[in-house]
Amino acid sequence: MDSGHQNVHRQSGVALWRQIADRIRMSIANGEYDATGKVPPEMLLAEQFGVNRHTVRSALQALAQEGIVRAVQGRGTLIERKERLNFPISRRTRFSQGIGEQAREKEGLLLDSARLSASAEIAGRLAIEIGAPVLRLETLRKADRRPVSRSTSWFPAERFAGLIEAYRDSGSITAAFQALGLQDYLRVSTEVTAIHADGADLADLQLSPGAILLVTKALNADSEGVPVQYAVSRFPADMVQFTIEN
Amino acid sequence: MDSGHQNVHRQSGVALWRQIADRIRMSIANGEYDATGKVPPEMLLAEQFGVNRHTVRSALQALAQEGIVRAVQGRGTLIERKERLNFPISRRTRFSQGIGEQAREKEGLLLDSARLSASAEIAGRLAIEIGAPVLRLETLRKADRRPVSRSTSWFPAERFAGLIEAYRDSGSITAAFQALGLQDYLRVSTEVTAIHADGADLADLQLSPGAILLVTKALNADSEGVPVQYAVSRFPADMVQFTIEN
DNA sequence: TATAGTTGTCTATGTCAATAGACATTTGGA
DNA sequence: TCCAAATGTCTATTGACATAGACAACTATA
Repeated sequence: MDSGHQNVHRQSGVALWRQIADRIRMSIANGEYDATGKVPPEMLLAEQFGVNRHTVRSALQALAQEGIVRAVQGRGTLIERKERLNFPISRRTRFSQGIGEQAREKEGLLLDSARLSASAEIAGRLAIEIGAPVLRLETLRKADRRPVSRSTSWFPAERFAGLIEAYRDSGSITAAFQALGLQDYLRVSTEVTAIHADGADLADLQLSPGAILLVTKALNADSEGVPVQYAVSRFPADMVQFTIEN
Repeated sequence: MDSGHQNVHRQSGVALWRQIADRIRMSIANGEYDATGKVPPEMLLAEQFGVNRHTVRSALQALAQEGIVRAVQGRGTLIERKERLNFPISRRTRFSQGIGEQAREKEGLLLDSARLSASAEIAGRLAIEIGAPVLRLETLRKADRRPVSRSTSWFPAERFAGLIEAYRDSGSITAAFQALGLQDYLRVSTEVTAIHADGADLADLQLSPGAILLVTKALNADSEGVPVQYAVSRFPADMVQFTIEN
């Protein structure tokens, strides 16, 4: 650490204002500015990061765009929103339950659905024949009106014929399963990786491009161990964390 | 998807060459080019991503810098390295065991160590008094000579007095614990998040700036449930994935 | 041994990112 | 009411990013 500067990297292909925006967003999520409810003054941040004030302003404007801060002339830059949802991952992982008390309003939107033939990968995950019919659901989950995950799920089509309608009605996989007679299911495995957000996810999750997504690939099975759902979910990395309790 | 273009984002604060480098790196890791052992020609990539050939070249040069590809005039751009290590996270999670057969050589380096007083956070995690003495170890783990994680660990200092030497000798936390009489320990909880790499991590993990890190915060305890280690580890997101088996 | 296919190099141009400085405007408190 | 502190706006300059086109150099193979 030379002269107290925090680390930002030039010529890395990631603009300084974006690096700084990410750092400030993280600091807000970690509660570092809770004492004042404000981000430090632009001049101070510029000094801390070793950049020009205008560069800090670009970063703050990006955060304002996301609705995380609001700049008020004369007063400072106020923190509007500060949340990091925690998702426990366990044998009984369920999305809505996972959010629990962390949000008042929970919502599940069906963006798209299709009935198609299982690719080699999906067939392998669901332990069915390649080409067997599967249902694919594209869903968006929200907590307190803010999008927190974008999922693509596959289900064996024969077993869960009315699933699309059941999900649309309830906004919950668990409820949809129950409506189709599957009372209980268990998480078999969860893979976690991270990527840069792109494409439709950016728009759906209301992120600024370049944001980081946590990606989970999850397999759920019924109590006999027969796979019932394979899901790839993307979460904004600055809004969530996963907890694995053993 | 308009005209088959893959999604890259302009004016996002993340340079196009970096977005493309990340995508190609991921495609290599996913084995998409295994048939040829080569990345597609620059012209084709440029077309796919909807950018100029020079932009693709910048991306490939970054990957060459990382040792992932090697361009050969007249032949193409050959894939040099292609790996994604899988780390199972369970009650018995251990780093060296986790790598298992995925690498021949495993190595644990002690970068730095210190004896200091527990901050509020560390004291809370280890369930000790604030200000109580703790040992902090900065370690770097390698598999087949390539760095795969950078960890900062805290231990109760009184219980594990000779730990620093024991770790330096063995390069393994498990072995160091055993040398100090702790035969067994269990993973209590693991939190997973993701950030942009910065600072010392960049250098230690030999990444190009802007790369994504998966971050785990793990708590280990002895068989009585008394915390023995709290560790914050950073893994290059394009080289690893975590698997939670239930 | 041509030739198609591929990477390497060069020049040129426009846009975005970052710095620099000056000054206006608003707020809250002395 | 005045002043310090903070954000808002403007102009100007430099370097990195991205595009465009042309051509050189190398490789494999028909």
